[in-house]
Amino acid sequence: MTTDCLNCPLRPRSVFAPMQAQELDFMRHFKTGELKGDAGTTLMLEGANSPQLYTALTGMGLRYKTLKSGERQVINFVLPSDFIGLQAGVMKEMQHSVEATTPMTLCVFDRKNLWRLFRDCPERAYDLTWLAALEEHLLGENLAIVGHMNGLSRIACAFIRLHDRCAALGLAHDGRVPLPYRQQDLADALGLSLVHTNKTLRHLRRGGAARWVNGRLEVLDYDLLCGIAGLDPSRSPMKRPLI
Amino acid sequence: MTTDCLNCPLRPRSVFAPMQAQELDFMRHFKTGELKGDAGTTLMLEGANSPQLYTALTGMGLRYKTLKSGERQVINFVLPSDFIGLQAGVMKEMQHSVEATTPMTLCVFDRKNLWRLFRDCPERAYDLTWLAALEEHLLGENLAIVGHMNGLSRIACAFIRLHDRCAALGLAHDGRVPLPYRQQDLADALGLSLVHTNKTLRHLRRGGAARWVNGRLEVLDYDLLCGIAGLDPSRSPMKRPLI
DNA sequence: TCTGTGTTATGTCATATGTTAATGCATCAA
DNA sequence: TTGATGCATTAACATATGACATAACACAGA
Repeated sequence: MTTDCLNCPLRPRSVFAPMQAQELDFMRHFKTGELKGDAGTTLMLEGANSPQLYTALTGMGLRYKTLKSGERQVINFVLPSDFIGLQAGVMKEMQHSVEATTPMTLCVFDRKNLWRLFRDCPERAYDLTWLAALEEHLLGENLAIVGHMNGLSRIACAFIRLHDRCAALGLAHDGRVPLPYRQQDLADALGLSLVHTNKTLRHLRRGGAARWVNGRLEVLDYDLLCGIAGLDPSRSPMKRPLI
Repeated sequence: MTTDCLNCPLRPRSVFAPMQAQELDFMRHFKTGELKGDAGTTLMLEGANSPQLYTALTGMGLRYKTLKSGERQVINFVLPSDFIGLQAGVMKEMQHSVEATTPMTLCVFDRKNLWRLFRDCPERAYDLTWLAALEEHLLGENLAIVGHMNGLSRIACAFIRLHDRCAALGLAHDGRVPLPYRQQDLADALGLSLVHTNKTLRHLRRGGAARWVNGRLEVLDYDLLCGIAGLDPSRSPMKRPLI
């Protein structure tokens, strides 16, 4: 029923740093099970201290903070291979919530084994820190995007980055990738209003750069979109560990 | 000449998790020296792979990214106790630059000893991951601030958080803390134009909330400022490790 | 003393974006 | 069928913020 780490559908992909058979064996024991969550399920709650940590195996979700004003800041989109709950693992509690937007399958790890991992398997501890540093990097990019770009560029940027993440996972076909979110989610991620997001999406559509309908994003002109986003079309994704 | 970890001026402060004598001894060996940098020195360069990692001991600086457009996104302000160069440590290269804005003293660690730290001292490896998670948390907050608040609230928020960080380090006296940055730095951190930042500072000054002159911030009415910032005046700082 | 440079300060005007409201269009359940 | 709900779409209007221009001030160097 549950996926064996030896047959992990993600690990063979070239974005992930390879693992020795012996290391894989350790992961098999670290993984305590698998969890399936419906769309809409809250996987982690801000302020809570989840006893379990996850790696997304299939499906998509999003991380978000709820602000005093009741508004919502989407921190990032959660895709397969993303590690969920590191903050709950090392600090007392989560600083953001995580929610599934499609049905999701998650590899489950026990929080109480985390310390054992640091003690017995420094390679994996190193990988965890790597992932934390990677997350910090991505958030820094998000900050720069929200802080310094206009609405059009922000959306173009988000589209390119989501497309590339999906492509690295083998989810892209002819520039089409699944994007099962609402316009409100994108707006909350980029610090735009829903209405302005909608108008800007129309702009991108009419300009022939990208169209996003029915939960599916079509990148019609990658180079054009990169131009709008201020990104280099030829930059390559960074190899990273998979826990 | 160089500060012995046993006499670290920062560690006794209550924000930092205490360390056993034996652990301190390990830190003494991990620290390879001390570095003094003038104001304006670039400590880490985006894209570079620094052979050394630092912990800020005295002085202040800032982390920033340089964007394609030539603009600058200030990621965070660097204060004593901040760890510098984690990304260079675990990933190939830094994703942002770090610059001193005052003369700074830094504790120096060798990057090539980082792996030994993970292997021989899992407690410290754990702490490093903690710091990475903390940084991720702070960046998430920054993102929410820049994404969802107006100029006035952003600046109030930044002031409160800087004040509280300084207070935890014992640098605050009667609501006055050192803030040796330019208005342009704050503007670049909050995604505002220099002109608008300046006008908003005047607004805060005239409103009796805070004044920032000559590199010194005076919080005149903490509760008022918290109100503008949408922060709870009674929240307490999180205890954290010091590397 | 003068001149240049960097920073803070202020006013005027333009505009990107937010706010509010209304409509259409699916889907779902009674 | 009907009504309710959630989401995308569009228009009309309001405003926070940016862009530009200019001045004042401090400081360093010749």
